[in-house]
Amino acid sequence: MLSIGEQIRRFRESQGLPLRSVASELDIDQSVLSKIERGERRASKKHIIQIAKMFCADEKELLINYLSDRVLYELKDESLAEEALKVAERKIKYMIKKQNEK
Amino acid sequence: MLSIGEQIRRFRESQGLPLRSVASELDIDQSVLSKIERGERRASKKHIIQIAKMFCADEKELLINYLSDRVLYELKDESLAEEALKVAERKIKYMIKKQNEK
DNA sequence: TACATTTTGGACTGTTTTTGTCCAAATATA
DNA sequence: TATATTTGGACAAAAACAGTCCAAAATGTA
Repeated sequence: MLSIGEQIRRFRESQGLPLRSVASELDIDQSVLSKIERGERRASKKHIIQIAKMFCADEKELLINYLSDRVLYELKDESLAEEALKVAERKIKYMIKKQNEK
Repeated sequence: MLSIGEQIRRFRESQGLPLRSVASELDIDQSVLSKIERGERRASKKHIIQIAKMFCADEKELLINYLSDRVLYELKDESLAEEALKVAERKIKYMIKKQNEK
């Protein structure tokens, strides 16, 4: 159960790469990547896709991890977060169902 | 399965109130409330709490509806939205569990 | 220890998003 | 028709975001 940042850090360290080199491939400053890895800043979708390529990781899985972190960030101070997620799931299933019926 | 905006509109119309009067209580322009009701703009948490009071509605239920809409907005263009929500739920349950263990 | 490398923190900047005002056009109602 | 209400869009201020840059702190190594 890793955050997207932790996952990125594991990828990078498993190859023994410094922030500098990965950040340069992503075309951002190393300090920003450092912050992304520690959850202090958010990655962009484009970055996630590039990272998946760089480390031959499952892009879809990474994107899901990334998106779920964004959702949790949205709910971070909310005591009703869990209930809100359940309702969001019901709503999205309903939307998709309605979509398919057309 | 109403969006928070639709729910607000129902409350308002059930009392036969014009946008103007509700908006004024919320201290926003009527055009903004019109947009909130149609999902073109987001309400703030403070507004939701005020609305619950104004219409004697269940504040918690309203907040859950409001938060779930925010989450869906975050995921609106994402094909992996449903999967991301599932993972977000797993993560939050895990976080809450860890919290309780301390 | 000393030196080099890597990582982190913070000040700063430009851009985008959000949140609101204001007013006129469109719509609905008496 | 006149009056109310609702909607759309231009605009502006404020907040959030995404990045640069550089120095301090931490880590690794001779």
